[in-house]
Amino acid sequence: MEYEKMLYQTNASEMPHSCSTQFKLAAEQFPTDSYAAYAYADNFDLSLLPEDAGIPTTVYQYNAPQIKIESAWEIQEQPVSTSYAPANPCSSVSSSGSSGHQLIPPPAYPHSAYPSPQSSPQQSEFASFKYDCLSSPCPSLDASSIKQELHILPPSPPESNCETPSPRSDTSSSSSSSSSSSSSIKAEPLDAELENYIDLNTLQQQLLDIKPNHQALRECLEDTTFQRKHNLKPLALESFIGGLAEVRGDFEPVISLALEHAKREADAICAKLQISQDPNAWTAAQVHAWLRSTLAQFKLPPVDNLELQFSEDGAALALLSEEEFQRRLPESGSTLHAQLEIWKMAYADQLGNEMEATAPAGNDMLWGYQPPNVEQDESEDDEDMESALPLATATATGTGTGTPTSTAAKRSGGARNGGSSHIHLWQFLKELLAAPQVNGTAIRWIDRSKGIFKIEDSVRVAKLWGRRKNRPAMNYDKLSRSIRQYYKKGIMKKTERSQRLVYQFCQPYHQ
DNA sequence: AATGAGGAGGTAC
DNA sequence: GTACCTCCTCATT
Repeated sequence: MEYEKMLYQTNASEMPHSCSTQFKLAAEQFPTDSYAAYAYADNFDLSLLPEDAGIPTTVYQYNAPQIKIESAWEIQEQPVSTSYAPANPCSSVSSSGSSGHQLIPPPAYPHSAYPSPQSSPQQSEFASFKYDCLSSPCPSLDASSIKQELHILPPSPPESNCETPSPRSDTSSSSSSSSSSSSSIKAEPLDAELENYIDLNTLQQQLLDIKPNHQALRECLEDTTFQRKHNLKPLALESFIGGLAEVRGDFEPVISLALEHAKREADAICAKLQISQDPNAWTAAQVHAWLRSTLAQFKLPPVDNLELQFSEDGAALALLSEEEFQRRLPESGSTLHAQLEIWKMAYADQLGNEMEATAPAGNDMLWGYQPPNVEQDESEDDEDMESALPLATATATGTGTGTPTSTAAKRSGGARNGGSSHIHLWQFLKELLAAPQVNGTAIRWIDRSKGIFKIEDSVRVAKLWGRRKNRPAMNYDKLSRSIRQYYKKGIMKKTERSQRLVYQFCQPYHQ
């Protein structure tokens, strides 16, 4: 659905909070140039755009009317997704009071995610076409093409919300919303009326006379009138989740840079406060020192009775939910929680890197990451890792052939010769849930206040659990069996309305 | 086919 | 004894 590119969401609470902070951190590296900050977060480096039609111009060919529709619409859409980007792309999160909407910075543009790998060649072509028109004097861009381009702009767009069929829809079966525009394309020649009020020469000159700092593009992208004009509605987050997983890879550079920034910042604060980089290691007094430091850092109002509000040590603090932070400190709780998440991630990342340096197996960035068993170290590929292990082989081939005793003997002589973690499964799942930026594609909260979560990628979660426990043959079947054992123990329960891969912590376990 | 549910026997601590 | 792990069968989606 083309409109999924309109990267808005309505439910700000679903957006991993610390993710927003990460983008804030990323954007801070360009404090003087709002557009550059956004472009950076977007992984969209304007400086890389060629001045002289370096982008292959052959990608744009004016062939079919429906293609022109697409081009026209995409030109309109582009300012939509960026026009809402404030100087700090994350500030829209905190300033949700304006409309309750927030912007998810679009992924790397355009090739890896825009268009998606499933995109048609035409889609890719027209992503490039936009560059051609806006950033370089494209040979194919002449006055007539601009006239045609302007001409086919729909007089009024379809109702602009995420449910609206894409303008890319086949015109032969187009919905009522697009039929009018397609018919106008087919039927109407260039009409003089349009030319009367559009000075094409001026427009062409404006497009061609691109300043080195891409002034025209900036102005175009900073134009916020489009959203108001067409009453654009945001995209519901639920419909975006799938796409988020697809584009996740494009956020990685941003996340990595933000993590780097956070780590440097944390280093300095740790030195200053004489505290560990690991929040779990903090004493209650160190928690208070960190809270005060963070309040000051973000210019938040000081809290007089901080010691009374937060009696937890670092490990307990790390388990507090954002809601609990907000309940205790309505003004600053959310920021403090987000910042703590950043610190946890930064520490986990550092820990993971250290582990990787000594035992390079896998790259799962995970809080509490444990070095894999020696038997796993030889392979970087999960599938190879499993198939190479005696236990996995026995498990895969031994169905119905071995007695429990014999299989147990194989097991005891197989993979489990190292010290496995003592962590409980429910604790592990909470750890994954606590780092949505890292594991959000594998497991996420559905309703954090109720302790309801969903395993989005059962295979991945099972693999992570298997690694953590040094059980390379772990799979979701076994993991879910363990989860079901929690039903009897009162640690987890089924949700009221049973859903696949959705579980719920019982009350004492999700707070 | 994937997942859910639960019984049963096993190991590690 | 606890906390899984593993294998299994059957039901459901």
